[in-house]
Amino acid sequence: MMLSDAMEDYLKAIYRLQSETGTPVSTSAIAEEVEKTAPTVTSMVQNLAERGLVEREKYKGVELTPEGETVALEVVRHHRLLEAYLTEQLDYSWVDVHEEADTLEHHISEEFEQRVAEMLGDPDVDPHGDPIPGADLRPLDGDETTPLSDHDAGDRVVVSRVRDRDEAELAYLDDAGIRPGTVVDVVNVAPFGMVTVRIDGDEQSLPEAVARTIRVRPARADRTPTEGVSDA
Amino acid sequence: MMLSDAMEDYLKAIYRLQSETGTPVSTSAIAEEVEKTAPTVTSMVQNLAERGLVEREKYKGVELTPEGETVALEVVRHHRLLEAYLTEQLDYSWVDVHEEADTLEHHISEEFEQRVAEMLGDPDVDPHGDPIPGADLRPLDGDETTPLSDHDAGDRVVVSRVRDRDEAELAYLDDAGIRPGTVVDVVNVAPFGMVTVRIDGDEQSLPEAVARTIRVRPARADRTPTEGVSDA
DNA sequence: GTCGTGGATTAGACGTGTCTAATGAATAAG
DNA sequence: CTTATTCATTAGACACGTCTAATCCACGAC
Repeated sequence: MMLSDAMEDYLKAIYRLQSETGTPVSTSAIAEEVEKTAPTVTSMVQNLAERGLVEREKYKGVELTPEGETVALEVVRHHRLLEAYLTEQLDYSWVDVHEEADTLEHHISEEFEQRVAEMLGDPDVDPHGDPIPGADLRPLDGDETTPLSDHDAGDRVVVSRVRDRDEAELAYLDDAGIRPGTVVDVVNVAPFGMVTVRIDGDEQSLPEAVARTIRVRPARADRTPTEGVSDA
Repeated sequence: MMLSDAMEDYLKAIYRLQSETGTPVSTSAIAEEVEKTAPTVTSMVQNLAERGLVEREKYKGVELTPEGETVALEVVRHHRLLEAYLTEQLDYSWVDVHEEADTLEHHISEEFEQRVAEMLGDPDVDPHGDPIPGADLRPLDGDETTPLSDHDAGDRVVVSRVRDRDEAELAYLDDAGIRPGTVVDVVNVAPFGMVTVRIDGDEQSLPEAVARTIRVRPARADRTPTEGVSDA
């Protein structure tokens, strides 16, 4: 199937939103993600539905079909492989690979994808810690990580992934020494929206908004973090 | 100036045709080069003229302005750097880099271009022997090479460049051991459209149509090839 | 010089992706 | 249960790049 760049972008957006929330995705959420107006999204979504890439219930929301998910996974694979490649082979900083990958992801051939993957030894994660879908495009496993902001004082965690889309935020984290693999001790979760942590013996405070975008896993297997949503 | 991929393709096409012939370029020539219909070309050319990228005389032909040439040179630089990069760093064969480069040339950033150029040590030519415009995008020097088919029996020449656009032809040349740098002795130019050459002691015959796409320079400075067009 | 032919342009249409303005549905508040 | 608000959709327009069909210009043959 021949898809436009725009369509791939919408599918990627829906994929991301759907992964985050686990529920059908609203028109306005997509609109925000792709930076287009709501009517534009409606008409694109209709188009995607006609092609069998999404399932849509009017006035409710939209979900990817398996075919749609496969396309999204392909785009995500391209994106993350490119981020890894640009960082490792072309000396890009992890702070600014995102933009370049966002364009190129739509324009590389199957062959390019394969060669890059091979060159990198089929990596599992990109420089921000995000998992790279395999060449088979099987859906990714559920996310085991939790937001740093959901943890309590005393927890020791390992940074698993950080959000790749905001350059300023990435630059901030880079400066703070926070990247995938960094061990973080939660010192204090203050009520005023700051989280104090110790990294490498060094204490520092992060805005809660930032802490929320840092996904972590327990540093020791016997410690489980508090879940943000107490579930049903 | 924000140009579409399509516009860049037209400018590149005009650049190539203009370099080959040295004269204004016809609508039909462009149409063939970009594989679009003549009316499509007319309307695109009007558009380019409005933007000051080409000079146009209705019913006559079109030429690049200096600005248009600069854009074309940028695209060509991207294309040829990419061909060099894909060949050297990603193990592509020179036979099939062209297609990948043709797409990517429109989508790499200035930063990408710089890093690739640096990684390769600012190469002067791509894998097919075509000159790579410098970062300053100064017009390329005039072409000193001559078609192999313009030479006579007894001439010893060095292959300078081969046409990069026809994969079948490239595969053929690759198989024949003909690439930039190959030393070729012209054995015989038969009237029936075949050119016999000796390469590495090995004699073989090439169709004249192919020999015409192989650009060569004299192997010794004191020997000048016969010019195809006896000029005015 | 006239005319015919071939190439170029204009006319008019279409698909895609986008927008703003107007309308319609779902839902939360009372 | 009604209504107000919010969010989604429909209506209609536009830019862009493309096409086919119709018309127009230039130039070589006579």
